[in-house]
Amino acid sequence: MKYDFKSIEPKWQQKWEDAKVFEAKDYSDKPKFFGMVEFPYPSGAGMHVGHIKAYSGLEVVSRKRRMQGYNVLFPIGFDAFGLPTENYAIKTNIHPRKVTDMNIKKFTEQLKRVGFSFDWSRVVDTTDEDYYKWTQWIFLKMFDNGLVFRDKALVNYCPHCKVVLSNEDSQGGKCDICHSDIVQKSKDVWYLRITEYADKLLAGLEEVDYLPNIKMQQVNWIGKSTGAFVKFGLKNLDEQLMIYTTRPDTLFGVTFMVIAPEHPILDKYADKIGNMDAIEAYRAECAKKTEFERTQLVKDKTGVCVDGLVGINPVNGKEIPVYISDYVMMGYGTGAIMAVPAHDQRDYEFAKKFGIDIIEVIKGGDISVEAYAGDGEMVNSDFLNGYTKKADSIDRMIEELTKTGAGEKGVQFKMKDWAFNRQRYWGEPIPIVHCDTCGMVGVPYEELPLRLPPVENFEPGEGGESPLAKLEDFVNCTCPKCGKPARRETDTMPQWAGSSWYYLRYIDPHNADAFADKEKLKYWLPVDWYNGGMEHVTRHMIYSRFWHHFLYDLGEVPTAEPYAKRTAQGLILGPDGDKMSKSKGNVVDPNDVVDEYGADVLRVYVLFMGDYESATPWNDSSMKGCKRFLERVAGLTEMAIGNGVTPELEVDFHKTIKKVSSDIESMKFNTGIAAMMALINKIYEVGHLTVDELKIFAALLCPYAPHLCEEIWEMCGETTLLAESAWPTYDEAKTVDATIEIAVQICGKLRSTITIAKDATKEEAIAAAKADEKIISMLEGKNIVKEIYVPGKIVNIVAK
RNA sequence: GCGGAUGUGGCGGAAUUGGCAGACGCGCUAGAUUCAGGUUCUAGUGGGGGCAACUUCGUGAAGGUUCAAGUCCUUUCAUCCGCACCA
Repeated sequence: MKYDFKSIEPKWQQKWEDAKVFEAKDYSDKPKFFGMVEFPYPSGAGMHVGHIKAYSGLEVVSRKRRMQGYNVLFPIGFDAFGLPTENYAIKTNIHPRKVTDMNIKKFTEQLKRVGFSFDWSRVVDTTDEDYYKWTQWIFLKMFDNGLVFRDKALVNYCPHCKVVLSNEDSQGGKCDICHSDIVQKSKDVWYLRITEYADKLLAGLEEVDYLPNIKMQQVNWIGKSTGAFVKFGLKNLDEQLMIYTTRPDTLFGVTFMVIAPEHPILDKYADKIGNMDAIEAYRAECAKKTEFERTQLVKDKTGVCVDGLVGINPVNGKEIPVYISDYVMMGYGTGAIMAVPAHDQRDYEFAKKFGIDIIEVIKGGDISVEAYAGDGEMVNSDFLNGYTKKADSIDRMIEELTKTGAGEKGVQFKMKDWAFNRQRYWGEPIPIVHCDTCGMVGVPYEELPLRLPPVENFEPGEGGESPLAKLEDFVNCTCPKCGKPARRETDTMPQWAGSSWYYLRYIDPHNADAFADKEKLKYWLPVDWYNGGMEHVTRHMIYSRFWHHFLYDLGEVPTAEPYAKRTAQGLILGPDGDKMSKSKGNVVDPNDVVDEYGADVLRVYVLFMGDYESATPWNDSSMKGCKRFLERVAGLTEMAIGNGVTPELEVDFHKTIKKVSSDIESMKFNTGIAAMMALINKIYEVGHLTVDELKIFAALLCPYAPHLCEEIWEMCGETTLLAESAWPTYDEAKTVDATIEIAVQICGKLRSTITIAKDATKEEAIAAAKADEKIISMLEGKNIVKEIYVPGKIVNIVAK
């Protein structure tokens, strides 16, 4: 058979669609498998080969699962709210709704051309009002449960996008969307109290199967630290300054304190502070710096001593100076620290610069050179003297602090509450009404969805105001509680909102009464296997786990964790080895590849090109090898005669079935394909195979190259769809040849190979080795010291 | 700075977890087919030495453990990715 993908591919795509083979059934006697890939943002640029690789992994797994008799839910949808669409709409004056619909259409066509086995009857679109109704519903539930609050805050503001960004979206002082510099701005910000779930999010990681580096990144992101809160008295003031420390046992080494420039105590006692001018000047200087600059000046410590605030060390009553410095952040701990220069490098540098005493309390380092953060015997520390174990000295100190009431054990997280609003049009409206009498009031549930009003101009206001704020009809409303005139919130939700729960909607996408039916949730949850990019394992996954834990606490979902297993694919780099980007002009369009080589070649290539989890450069000529492979597969149809087993191929088939099956489970797609290539080389060498064997080959390759394999299946006389047929099985006993070739070493060096029975005993193997001519001559005149036989692998004779 | 990972032919990458390094693919070389380009087929392809059977070196570098090391240990270099003054 000639490999004519242009006619084969549309033909089978149509047949699958007609037969609805990929539509998941709610409830079934079969075991369920819920496989999920990260749904795409439908950008105007269309799909990228990176999408194809990201989806092909679980595509293969899902197709294999169906053939193994699972009831498979393998859905797809679109995460369609967001800035690029809105910016495009502003530029072209086409409504974002239209832009989104166009882009979704384009993506859908592209995805269908590749032959992915998605259940197209369950597509979700986060911008659909029947979808975002439930995004708003969950938000309101959080609001009702005290997880939403509003605060004036210095926020990361992108002057280019005119939008407030979360810390997560402004890493390194750059806007995550347009990469311009972030500035600090005071704004009203909506927050979700994700920190309340920090412990649950951490504990939940114990029970899920995520790749170790994914777990680690999440642990790191949550950033739990244990230590103590300690209260320092302030001289001549009826006030205490609370600090957080992970090393309360170094309390005797404290020689100064540092508070963040924004610390409220400065304003509270402004009249008692002698050098308020200098402090204000320093504060102004800090405010000018962006978060990024602040963290860049790692070594150069600056600060001002607060004249009028003197701390009192609770363990020895010593008076200690208080400084302000921007190396202490208001956003972590209490915004104040006790400084132990002998054992903290930052404090050490500060003390050196300002000429402050350095008192050693842990032996082991040389504090004349640098701070010592290691373990050692406690000294100069009263009741702690002589302790050598960190854990013991910390426990002893906490015990003491608790007794005297000066402090207590405490926990801190790096994770901050989630800034949850954007001043943009193309997002879910936040369903809150501001009433002068009642304050913030949630929109009644029965009024959801709160629809995005149609507007002409999507441009944000100059002060970074939402475009919705310009709409009188939208803004002016009545308070749902008291009925008086009120104003609607005009900010919208961040893009992360819609993606935080989309897997739930796949379970019951058309439900008008609930985000999903409880029984269906019980049947399908959790997602058995979730694959996506490494770049989403912290933000998106932590947000979405947070929402899920919340819904679980509410009794709305039956599991605590949404995703049982999570893996991540590596990037596809441009042919030049750089990350693909439009500006570099090294982007490969999957449409071009499908046109020229066909979908099956594309699918095989993205999985064969390298280790699935690593980044690999695109290589056109390497793809030709995959094309050649599929042409050779098509050629098998002319070599297949009769039925049953070809003796020369029997072991190879069993071996290959085993290898391909297990490699799919461990996402080693490249070696699975390599095994099939090796098998086809062997078949061509033998020159023929049976129709039964051809059918096995087609079934094995089907998850990768389904169109071609269906065609072969049909040519073999089958009238059913291969996609619904059984996955091949193998017999372990037949995966090894009766005789095997093993290596013979002398003193660890390869000297010969021999052929022995696969179940040969040690004695037989060694006897065979010693009978080998080369070995005989090599051993002549030597004493054999040791003989080693590793069954099926090697004989090693140690001789002197 | 901290944490994690990676380092193997000209290239992408294999190596059943301590057992014949380089599977499979690309590329390259020679030959066949073809008017020619492309395709396809056959043989070869880690470096050095030899006509050859063979031999020797070889997994970023240097040591070590072992009958045996890409794999384990110690030191070191390089690259990539997270986090980053987190108290």
